[in-house]
Amino acid sequence: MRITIADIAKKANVSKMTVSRVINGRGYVAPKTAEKIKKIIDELGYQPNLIARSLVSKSTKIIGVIIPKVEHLFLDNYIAQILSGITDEALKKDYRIILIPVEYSDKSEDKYIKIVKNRLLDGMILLKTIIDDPGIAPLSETQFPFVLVNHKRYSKKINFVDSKNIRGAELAVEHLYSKGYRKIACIAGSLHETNGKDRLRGYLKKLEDLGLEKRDEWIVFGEFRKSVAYHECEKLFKAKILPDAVFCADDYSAIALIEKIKERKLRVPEDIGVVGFDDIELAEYVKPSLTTIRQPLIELGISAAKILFDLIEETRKPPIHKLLNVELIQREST
Amino acid sequence: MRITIADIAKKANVSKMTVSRVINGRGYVAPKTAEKIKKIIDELGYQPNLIARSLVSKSTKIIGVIIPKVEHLFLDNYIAQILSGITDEALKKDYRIILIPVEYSDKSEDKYIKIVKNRLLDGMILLKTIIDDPGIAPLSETQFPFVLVNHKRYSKKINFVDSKNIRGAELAVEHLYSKGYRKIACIAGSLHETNGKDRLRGYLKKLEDLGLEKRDEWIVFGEFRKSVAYHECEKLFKAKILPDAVFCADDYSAIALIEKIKERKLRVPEDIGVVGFDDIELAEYVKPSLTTIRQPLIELGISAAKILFDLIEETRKPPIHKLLNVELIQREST
DNA sequence: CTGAAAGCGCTAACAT
DNA sequence: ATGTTAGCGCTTTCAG
Repeated sequence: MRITIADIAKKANVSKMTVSRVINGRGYVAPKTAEKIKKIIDELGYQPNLIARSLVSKSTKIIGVIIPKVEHLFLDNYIAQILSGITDEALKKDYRIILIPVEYSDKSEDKYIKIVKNRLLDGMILLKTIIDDPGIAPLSETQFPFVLVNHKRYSKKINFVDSKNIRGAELAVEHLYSKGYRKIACIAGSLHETNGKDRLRGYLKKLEDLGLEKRDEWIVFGEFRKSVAYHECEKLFKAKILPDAVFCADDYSAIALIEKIKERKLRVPEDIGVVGFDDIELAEYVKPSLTTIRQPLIELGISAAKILFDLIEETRKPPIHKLLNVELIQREST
Repeated sequence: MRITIADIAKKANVSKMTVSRVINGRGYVAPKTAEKIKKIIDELGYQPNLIARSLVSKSTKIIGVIIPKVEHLFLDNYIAQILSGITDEALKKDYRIILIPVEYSDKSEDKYIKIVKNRLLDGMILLKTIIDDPGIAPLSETQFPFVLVNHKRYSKKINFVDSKNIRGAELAVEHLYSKGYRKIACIAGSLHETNGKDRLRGYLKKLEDLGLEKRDEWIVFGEFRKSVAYHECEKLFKAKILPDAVFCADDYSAIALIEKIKERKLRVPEDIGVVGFDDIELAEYVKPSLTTIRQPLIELGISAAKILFDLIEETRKPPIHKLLNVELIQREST
């Protein structure tokens, strides 16, 4: 049999309420009775039933991390880093994290609202949401606390933490330029995500600023996926005018590209310079090591969690929009 | 105002019970009433309150993954892979995963029991538990479903999934031997974990079988931590007789060792052969790429989750002890 | 096929 | 300083 507050109360000859007061340290209880009750709690090894407590308190101290329902998600170092930041912060605030995989292709407007209504969460952090996700607007109409990560969306009711993606792409192109490259191609990321779009925009903008040539055949779409990038970057080698450098919207794509370049017996950085984006763990280890735009992924997670907790505890109100700085990490690939 | 089952009932002119029956698809309800109720549910956007449901059903469809309370845990590719396996399987069975960090140094006997009593979980998977963890025995005395991962403990009340660590270590030494190495050292893992102990045992056993020399100065302790291994492996270079190969109980230690070897201007594999253990993502990318004993980490997670779900659904009973095969992956470091 | 009553374990609000 | 009542939203049990 499970020990409940009632068992404690009976044994201590008090009411359940007094026990509850002792457990929560709220309200007045005579030191003596408190002492007695505490002793019995220890003896019986009582632990509060969180479910019962949540049913009345309406709070669970659990936050949900919404992730796309994809196999082997944690093998993506990008996700692992962000999640690491979130858990680190949750630890400090004594919140638990529950992982909620949602179907990427689910186009329903209530996909997130359903989760909210289940009442299991105090708040949620959404990872890798797409631009036209129909679930976000309805969610923002509720009062439920949530934060988007690496997704930029200016709205009075939406909170997000993102990196300066446009700036990052500009930095990358600038760097390639300073290294003497002039024919700069791009493996773009997913245009369904704001960061994918922003990085492409930054690339194009900087080409213009520097008066560099823009060519459609120099832009391919890797969708932030290594296998896609590996396949698509093939097109760059079939261009009428061969690029001498490539800005990749993420490191996995850059790694795929380097593999392809090697297969073609070309050299990095001599024949083709490569810059990535993110600074995942591998970036430092691939050969040649990868010059990349570092975005502070762990910080992104920490920041999102902090904002979420502020929202939950109502110490801050929406909208909270935060952009973190990026920096160029020069390695061997340029 | 939140929509509850009572609202639906009132609007449909039925009792709460009938609504409940429709929602759960249990018991008889006239097709017509069912239809009507379903329609109202849709209209009002009703979603069941999981908390309330759990309070009575005693089941939450949530499993806990117990992890040591360590910063940046997910950056450890070993953890990330196992977790990936667990989530993949949980997805299929429609269970949610909650992360429960526990203090590594907590020596209390009720550290896990407390969590169980909170009634938030249907079962749990424990990662990186130590041999003398005082919390495990008491937990096993309850009927609560749980599985240890990469921890071998034969007991009628304990379930685990582990790799064949002893065999793996033997494979590694055999391989080094076949490559002509004769002075084989070892960076051992944490002896607080069964897999650390087993790998050391396999190493020693195989040295004996092959009639190779054993020297205390050829064994250092890396505790499964790169920074520790990096520091400790220094001792190997101060040995009276220098080893010509090193079996490392984990890949991070092997990577640390390779860094150290390079700093000393020695060559891998010519001067020193190196074998790792785990086959983390990096193993393939470091230079030289790492020969290692691959343990199926994702499978380990999948397997643990499968067993746990069987335990929860009572289709199997403890004890369930499972050992997965390991294999040698030859790369450039030997 | 449907409903009424009771209760899961806890806390808020109001007594005393 | 402590107790009583009521109720969170749901399901189980038993009765019709």
